[in-house]
Amino acid sequence: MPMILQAITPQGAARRGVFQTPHGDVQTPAFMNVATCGAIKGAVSAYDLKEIKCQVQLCNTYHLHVRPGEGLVYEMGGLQPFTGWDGPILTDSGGFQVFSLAKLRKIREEGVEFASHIDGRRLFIGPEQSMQIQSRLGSTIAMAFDECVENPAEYGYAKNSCARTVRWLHRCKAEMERLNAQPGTLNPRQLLFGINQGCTFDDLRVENMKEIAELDLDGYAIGGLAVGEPAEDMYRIIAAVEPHMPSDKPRYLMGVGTPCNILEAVYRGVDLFDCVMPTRNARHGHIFTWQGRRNLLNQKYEHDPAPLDEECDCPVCRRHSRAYIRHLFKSGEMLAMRLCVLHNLYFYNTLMERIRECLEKGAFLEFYKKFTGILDRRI
RNA sequence: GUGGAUGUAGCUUAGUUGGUUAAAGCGCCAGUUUGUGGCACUGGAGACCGUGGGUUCGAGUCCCAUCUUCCACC
Repeated sequence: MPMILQAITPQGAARRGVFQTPHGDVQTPAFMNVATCGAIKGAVSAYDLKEIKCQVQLCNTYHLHVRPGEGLVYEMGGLQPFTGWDGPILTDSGGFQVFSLAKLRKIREEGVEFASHIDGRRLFIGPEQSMQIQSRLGSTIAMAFDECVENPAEYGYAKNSCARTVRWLHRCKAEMERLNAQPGTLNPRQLLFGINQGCTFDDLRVENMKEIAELDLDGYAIGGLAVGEPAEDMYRIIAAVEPHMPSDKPRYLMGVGTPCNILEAVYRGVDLFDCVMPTRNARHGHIFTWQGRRNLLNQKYEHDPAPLDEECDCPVCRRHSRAYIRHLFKSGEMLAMRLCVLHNLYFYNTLMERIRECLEKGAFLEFYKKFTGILDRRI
């Protein structure tokens, strides 16, 4: 049983837990730091990760398959020796990339055919291929291969897609069991998470969740959210689905989100998150703080000697001023991105740490009420 | 000294045989970013077209003068 719940107090549906994996424990709720191609963008190295309180890295099956190929990663002993990070790694299945970056794509029962974003060559990924790639990458947690339906979607299409994703999930499970039992496998205890779909239709979501819960997977994700629908829809769906998610397994809300999105989702019982926002925004000079979000490139910071966030004790805030980092951006220095990425990830990981502390003390609701709304506002 | 070029937004330039509110890139200012195609995307401000005259219904565009910068020659 991967999940042990420690302290359950009536704080919404929020949970404080420990997610046990073959590569170490994850204290939940947790944020997974996105390292798509095996590295966090912004020149962040494996030796920076402890300092920014990273617990789990997320790498991407599709990207690593295209370059350098899972064969090379396998040859190097798997993602952990290859990247120099020995903690847990979750690999996304490639299903989302089909949705987000493949222009020419053909979805069939066997899988998806689409063009590579690097050289345009035809690629095919189905449930079995995705599991095989993830097995050879040697990640701690593999994600099921799913279809992420765009929003808004027709009810009929969503229903059919959902049913197909469930059929794919059965194939993923069977293939992962087969791969885990094979002699040369890097991680014989590789975990598999299923993904809930159903667009914004509550009945499809609930029906789908009940169905996949029976497969007794290692964890369950809610996918297909934060793709353009109003935040209220997202919160409503989480609340509708959550009662049907196994309470002893980790729950992962994929691709979410802003600090307030995370608070709302923790309140509704989610344990794991990942999002590109802290890193991508950092690369564009946009930083997260305990007072709200700042655009560091704004002229008002030109002469500002304060750290990025006065309430932050990350390595960047302990040493550098807004004026200096803004100058680095204006000069096109790559250090600008690195410093902002380090700060933003530290902020996200610290947010999760404070959430955990509050859950333990039974003070989560207070924390939630104090910060919800504040953290997302622009300052 | 003579001859020839040059002058348009902060910078680099485009502006057809003179014809509505002078265009672009960069820079500047602001906004966007949710299971990541790594310096992105969207929008905005900003020019009495070196200066002074003239021709014309009308001049960035033609004429004269003057100044700036550059080149060649004596």
